Amino acid sequence: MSIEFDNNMPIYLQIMNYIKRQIVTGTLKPGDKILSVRELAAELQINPNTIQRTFQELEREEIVETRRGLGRYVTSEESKIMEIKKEMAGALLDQFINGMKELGFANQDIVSIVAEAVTQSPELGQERGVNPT
Amino acid sequence: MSIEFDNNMPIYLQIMNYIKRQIVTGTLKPGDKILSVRELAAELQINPNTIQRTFQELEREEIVETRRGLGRYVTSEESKIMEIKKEMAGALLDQFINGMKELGFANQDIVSIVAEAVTQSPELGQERGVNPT
DNA sequence: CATAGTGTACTATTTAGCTATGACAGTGAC
DNA sequence: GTCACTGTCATAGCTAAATAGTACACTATG
Repeated sequence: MSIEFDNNMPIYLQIMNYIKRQIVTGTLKPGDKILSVRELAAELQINPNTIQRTFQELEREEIVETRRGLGRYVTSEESKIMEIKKEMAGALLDQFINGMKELGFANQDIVSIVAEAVTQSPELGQERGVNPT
Repeated sequence: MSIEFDNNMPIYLQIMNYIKRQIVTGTLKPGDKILSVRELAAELQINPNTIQRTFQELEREEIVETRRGLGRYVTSEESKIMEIKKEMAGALLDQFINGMKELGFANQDIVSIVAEAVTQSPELGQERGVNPT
């Protein structure tokens, strides 16, 4: 329902990722109506202008569609959604791998660390059937 | 010699990580003298005030020590350096694992993806003998 | 038609980050 | 002492991000 904001990154970008995550995981489905600018602003306690900027960026990336006077909707193109998911996962992966290498970790170290971290953490909000590639 | 700056994150934080990485990987060794405010400002094409802020933060984290009139030096406490390394690696790991789970990936997926990514990438600037835990 | 909800636009203000510039103080070498 | 380096401080200005508030245009409903 709310977001923990990181002060070192623009809010509108963090909300963008928040929405993208909802779309990618199926919380928001293709064609679904999105909360209005004013609704989301109220829910997240953020100024409507900031939400408006968030949505403009999402529309520029063709993730949402705007119907003036009606509202905004998640794109119906599932291929676009999969593309976004791959982008986001790829960005996370690159950041992690490159970061670990910059810290001096060897390839095998990295795999081991991930494997260990994963065995110690429970399968959280696993939604069977929504898991993609 | 230079940094690719991310516009969505304060420069002084990025330079902090840049210095920390050099210390953690041994490029800068315990007790080493660090580039002066003006030197680093010139090298990175950044205003000296911004570098000054970077160093103040690093000193606050007890990673560097200042001797007025002389310059700044990497802390001699190797335990502190190891601590920083663990912090940075842990932050990277958390961000990655949590991010992937938020995207809907299962634990085993995450491990597989990392394993595959790592096999496809060469062992870059591996510095044998500097690899810690 | 009027209404309520939608997206959109505009101006003004505040704040953090960064820059530009100058000045002062401590240290070691000459 | 002088010089050249160091860290430090202070002032001013610019920009992007975010806020606050108002207003306008479009759409469906009744």
